[in-house]
Formats: sequence, C-alpha cells, structure tokens
Amino acid sequence: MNLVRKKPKFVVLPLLLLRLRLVFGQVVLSKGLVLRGSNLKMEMMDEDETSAPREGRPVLVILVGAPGSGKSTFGEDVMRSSIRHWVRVCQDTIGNGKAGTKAQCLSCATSALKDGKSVFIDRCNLNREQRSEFIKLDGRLQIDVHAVVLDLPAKLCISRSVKRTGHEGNLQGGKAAAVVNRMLQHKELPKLSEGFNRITFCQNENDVKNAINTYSSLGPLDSLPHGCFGQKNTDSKIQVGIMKFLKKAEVPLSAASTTSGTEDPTSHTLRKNNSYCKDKETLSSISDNANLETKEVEGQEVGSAGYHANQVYLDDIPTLAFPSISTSDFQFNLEKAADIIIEKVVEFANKFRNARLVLVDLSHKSKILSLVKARVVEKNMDTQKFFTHVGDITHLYSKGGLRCNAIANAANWRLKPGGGGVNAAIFNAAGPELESATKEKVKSLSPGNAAVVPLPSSSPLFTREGVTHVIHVLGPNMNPQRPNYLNNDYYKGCKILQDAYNSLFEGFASIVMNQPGIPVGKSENLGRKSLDLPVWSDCSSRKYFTSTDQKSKRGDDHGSEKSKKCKGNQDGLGLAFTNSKDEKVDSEHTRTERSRSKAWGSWAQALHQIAMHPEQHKGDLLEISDDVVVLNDMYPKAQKHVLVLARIGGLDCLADVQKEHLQLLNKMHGVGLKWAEKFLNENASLVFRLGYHSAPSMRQLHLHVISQDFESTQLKNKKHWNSFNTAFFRDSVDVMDEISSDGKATLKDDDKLLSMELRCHRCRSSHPNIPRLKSHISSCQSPFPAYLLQNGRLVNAPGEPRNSVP
DNA sequence: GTTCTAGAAC
DNA sequence: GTTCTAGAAC
Repeated sequence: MNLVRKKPKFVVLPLLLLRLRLVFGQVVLSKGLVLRGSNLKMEMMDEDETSAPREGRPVLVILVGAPGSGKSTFGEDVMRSSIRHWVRVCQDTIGNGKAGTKAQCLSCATSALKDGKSVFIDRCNLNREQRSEFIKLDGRLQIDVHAVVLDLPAKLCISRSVKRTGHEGNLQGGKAAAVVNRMLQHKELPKLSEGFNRITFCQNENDVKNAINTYSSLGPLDSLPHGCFGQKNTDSKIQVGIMKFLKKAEVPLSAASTTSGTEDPTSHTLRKNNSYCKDKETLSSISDNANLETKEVEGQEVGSAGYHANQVYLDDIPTLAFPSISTSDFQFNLEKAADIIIEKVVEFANKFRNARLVLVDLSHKSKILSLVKARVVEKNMDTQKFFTHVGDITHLYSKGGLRCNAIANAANWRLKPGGGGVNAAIFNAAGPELESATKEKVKSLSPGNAAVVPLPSSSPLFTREGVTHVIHVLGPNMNPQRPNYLNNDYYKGCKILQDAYNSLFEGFASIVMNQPGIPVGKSENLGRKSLDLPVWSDCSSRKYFTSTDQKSKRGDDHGSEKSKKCKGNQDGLGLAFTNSKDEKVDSEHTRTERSRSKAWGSWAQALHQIAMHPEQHKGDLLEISDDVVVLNDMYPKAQKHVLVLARIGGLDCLADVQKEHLQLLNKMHGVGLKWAEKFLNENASLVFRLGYHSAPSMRQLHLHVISQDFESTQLKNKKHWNSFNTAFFRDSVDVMDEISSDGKATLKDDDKLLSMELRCHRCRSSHPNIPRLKSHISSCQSPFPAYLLQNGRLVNAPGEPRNSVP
C-alpha cells in the first residue's frame, strides 16, 4: 500500500484586491511578501521586536538539484538583477577555482551571512544529510533558511550535463548520465521539518523563471513568507486511497480557495506557480524519471516510490503545534521559558517517539523562537520530532503546508474567547463550535494545567486546517495586570510552566493514543517492521502515556479527561468479551484488584494497550484474533522472537493465571506453535522454545516464542540471558500442566536467578561475560540438555534429528 | 522493557 | 585505555 496522502486540488482565484490581514500585531499581505522595516511603516511590532534592527535577515538559499538542473544559472540570474547582496557558494569552484569541501562551503557561507549578505549554496544537496549542516547555521545566525528545489525532469538534466563543456564540476559528456541517474536515485526532497523556513519547488522551466523573479525582487529589507510552495499534485489516485486510510479531514476546495485566494500584487511572481503546497511530502519527479528507459532507472522508480511513501508517512505523524506559553502577555522570562520548552520537549520526545511537536510564533523576529532554535542546535535535537515554525497557528496547513492534528491555545482561566493574542485568534478561527465544545468539557483552568477539547467537525479549523483537537493551556503569569500574578516568583513560575507543558504534552499524547485514525505504524508485510518506528511494547511506552499513578496524581481537567479514557479501556474490554459469563466478569474484577498490588511503570503498559486496542496497531501486528494478538518482540533476543499476547483484561502476568484460563493458555500455545512452525518452514535449522517469564516486566500476559540461537544484538546483559535460560523462564507446556493440576503456575521469580552466572544453554559451560558467552554460543554444537528435550519443551523442524526427543 | 553512565574489571 | 556491568531513571 502506498502511503500517500491526498493533496487537495487547489484553485487560485484571480487576484482582485489586495487584502491586508492583521494577525497578532503583524500585517501580512496575504500570500505575498511580508513587508517589514521601511517598506511598511504601519507594521505593528511587539515590545520585543522594537529593539531589533529594522532590516531584513540574510537569507541562506540551499539550492537542491541534480547536475544540469540549473543551480548555478539560478544563482547567477538572481545575482545579476537583485539589489540584495548575494554570495554564491559553489563547492565545484571554492578551492581556488577547483572543487572544494563541504567544510569550506560552510565557512564561506558563515562569514558571508555574518556580514549580512545572503547566500546561495550551489551544490547538489540532494539528501537530508548533505543539507543538515547548512540548515544548522540558522540556529547560530539570525537568518532565514530556504530551499529552492530544481526538480526538473531527469532527462533534461542529463541532456544538459551531456552537452555542456567546461563545467565547473567537470561533469560533462557521457558519464554525466550515469551520475545524474545515480544521484536522483538517492535523492530526498527537502521538507520543512528539516528546519527550512521556506521551500520552493520548481518542476519546469517556467517554475524556475518565477522563482528567479521572486528572489531577484527581494529587497534588502524584505522577507519571503515561510512555508512550502509550488509543489504539484502528482497522483490523485493513490492519494484518495491514503486519505481513506488516514481518515483525514479533506480540505474542501471552496475553503482552500477562499482562504488563500487573495494575493499581494507586488509578488506576482509567486502567483503562477506558488500554490501553497498542502503537503510537505513529494512524489514529483517519479514520473519524470520513468521516462528514462534504462533498467537502472526502472529500479530507481520503484525505489523512489517506496522512499516517498515512507516520507509521506513520516510527515503524517501526529503533530502538535503550540505557541510559547506565558512569554507574551504574561511576560514570563524568555530565557527561562526557552529552557523549560526544551526540557519538556526532550522529555516528551523520549517517551513518545511517534509524534511531533512544533513551536509556532508569528514573527520572523520572535525572540523565543530564536532562543529555542539556538538550544535545538546546541543540543543537536532531532528536527523531525521538534522544530519551530513562523506562521499563524490558525493557518498552519492552508498557509504553511504544515499538517497539525492538534494545536495548543494559550488560554485564559475562564476559557473564554477574546483578550487578543493566540487565544482570540484561535477562538475566532475555530468559530462558535470551539466555545461550545470547550464549555461542555470544562469550566475553567488553573495555571499549570491543560484541557483537551475535541474540535467539532463543523469548525473551520477542522475542515480547513485538519485540526482535530484544541488543547487549552494556562501558564504562569508575571504580568501584574493579569490574574494569578506571581510577583516575579520564578521558583513557582518555572514549576507552573513546567506543569503547563507537561499537561499540554500529556493531553496531546492522550489524543494520539485514542485516535484510531492516526496510524502508529504501518507495514505492507505483516512480519516486517515499519520504518524506524517502534513496533510495540516497551519502547512504545514512549508512544503512550497510561501511567495510572500519573492519573491519580492529577486532579485537574486534564486528569478527568484521562480517567474517562481509562474507563473507555475497560469498556473496550467488556465489548471484546460480550459472550463472557457474568461470573467471568466478576473474577476479572478481583484480578484487577489484585494486580494493582504490583506497580506497573508507565513504560510497562504498551502490551496492555495493544491487547486492549489491537485495531489501533494493525500495522505492527502479525495476527489478531478474538483471544490473542501476535507480534514481533520490539527488541528480539534471537533471530526469531515473537510474543503471543492474551487479549483478556485483568490478566497481567503468570501470577494472575487460574484454571479458568487453561483454554486460553492452550490457545496461546497453539498459536505460538503455529508461528514457530511457520518460521521452521523458512529455516529448518532453528529450534524454538515457548514460555513465560515468571515475573514479566511488561503488563499483560504474553507467551515468548523464541528461537534458541539467541543471535541478536538486543541480547545485551545477564538479565536478558537468564530470563530465557534459567528456571525464571517457565515452559508453556509446564505451565499448562501446573494450571491443570494445581490451578496455579509455579513462579520462579527470585532475582537471584536473573543474576546467576552465565551458562551456555546447550553444553552448560560457564562464561565470564556476555560477549564471551555470545561468542561461545555462536559455535556451540552440543545437544540441548535432556530436560529440554523432554515433554515438547523444544520445537524443531520435522526430520531434524539432533534435537529430537529420545 | 531500554538507555545512560559511573566505576569496576581487565 | 578500553570493555563490561549494574544501578538509576524513565
């Protein structure tokens, strides 16, 4: 399945009127140039900005394109007619007229930018890695970073490269075709999430001409609107399917055209081709490349399609856009706020891998954005997961091509519209629907708290921007004119701001968890892990916040939201077992009570989540039935390592298992055997063992089906080894016998077992450390101990004599 | 469950 | 100096 989202067709209305919009104190000429400084005296600035120098920021334009795409010509053309001071940094000539290094380009670009000059980086920059260091200059210097993508047909680039003579990069003649082909095969089109403020895609020569005009007419005091421009819809057929898959709100044509159909006449160069791209992902040049009739290029086409599909998916991850809390009207110290934002974002990113945060502010000169950006660079943070964006938080998609499921509102304590700033803008943009939805949900908010409000589908923010939730947040106030004034008590203030971001991010996490429309992973083949995203379990604790402790600690609005969710889980459980007899339900309750005595950390909940809501994890699962779910262990400790997960609630671990579950155990064992046999069909040399950990780390009863090679880099320590190779590991067959005869399983959960000396599971030889043990087992051919060869504890391929039961 | 890292072991 | 473990934090 191709993971491509539909790009709504976009209609640019004829430009009749110049429309000025006043957004948060900044005058924006719709869809055109944002004029600043002397160009537009009426521009309003906030206090922070008045001290800033009244001149445009230097622009770093990273040209992206294959040899022959016209990068150098682009730069030269702009420089010829621009009144701005441009410098072209060309890697092909930077070494005294000869090819130089990336480092030379970086240093040359840095010094030009420091001098206030704008810079073209003239090198292919076809993949993310090649671009990343240039983008990072943004954090150190006060600049805008743009990409201009010369995404012209491969055929054209090749024919130009082949024809030319005396090329700076010495790429000409016959070898050019091969080089261009190879380069395009691995190209990664730039995305805003890499850290670009603006990306312009040019897919034909007319697009290029327009982009040259745009940059040529950029005066020293002007800046170009941020966002993604000029990308065209290339495959509506695939995209419709994906829209369905993602269950995303479509952007109605009428909404799109009316909200962005007005342009600034001064920026006519933008008009023709710079339709705002509605998605940051691209498919653009696949069709171009397909024109080349070589075998290599056929392969490239397939590769590109797969690559792009992944990119689309990565860009489709749940996204929260949030304004900086308390730093505007509430006058909170910017440095302190930036530190807290970074701290909380890092915490969130560690726990929640499959989601993205975007700090948004209106102004290019936003101090808080600069401070945060600098810290992002300093800490070398992953800009896929967190980045800053200049734009209007109520038009992130329609004006900036940035899809956000949720947006945060810097609310007031009464949760009322008005008051100015982000709060007024969001309530305005969302229509009365938000006000009534908010009222229904929660009455007021105290500082440090957040309230999640699902946005009715009739709200313009929903239909136009695809925002499904608004999260109201209230931060600390350092403004004596506003309620809850903290009188500069930054000890309290920081605490409250931390709480505010905690609540905000937890609220966002709860949305992601509960929204079946948001995929948490997707793969075409059941057995294959999807991308680099977590497939399940321990690590997906980063995806889910379900700590019951956290819930009980928090008595705020957000907390009540969560307890509803918790109830929902229980309901879901009930639904899954509608055929259960009443007594079964009762015993479930008692078990639930009992298992509360064991504290499960938030990280230990992932399997439980999957068992309760497997439909939300379809892409990660190998098999789903009424009773069990089968999935690959996220951190396999052997070549093959899958988990058979019981779906019944209240059955957290082996200790909870009773006689009534015997049938379930049988079922789990049967399913486990089936998978072992499947793997044995693929590789008859494997041997499997099926069993339970006496004291599992993860909540929800799960059967390990693990091949006995233990060939895995994930097997790293003594505990890993001993949990599968001491009595701590309870063979499924034994557990079933014990339940059947005694009604309970024997648990060998003494910690001593897990710290025992390391012994080979075949020859029982002892080894001083894990590396030595692993080295030994990689070649040990001894038969397994007699104990394991009995009673079907080991499962091997039929006809494999060496492990057969005597 | 993993990751991180100080300090032990080599 | 490097490798490895084990405990804390999440």
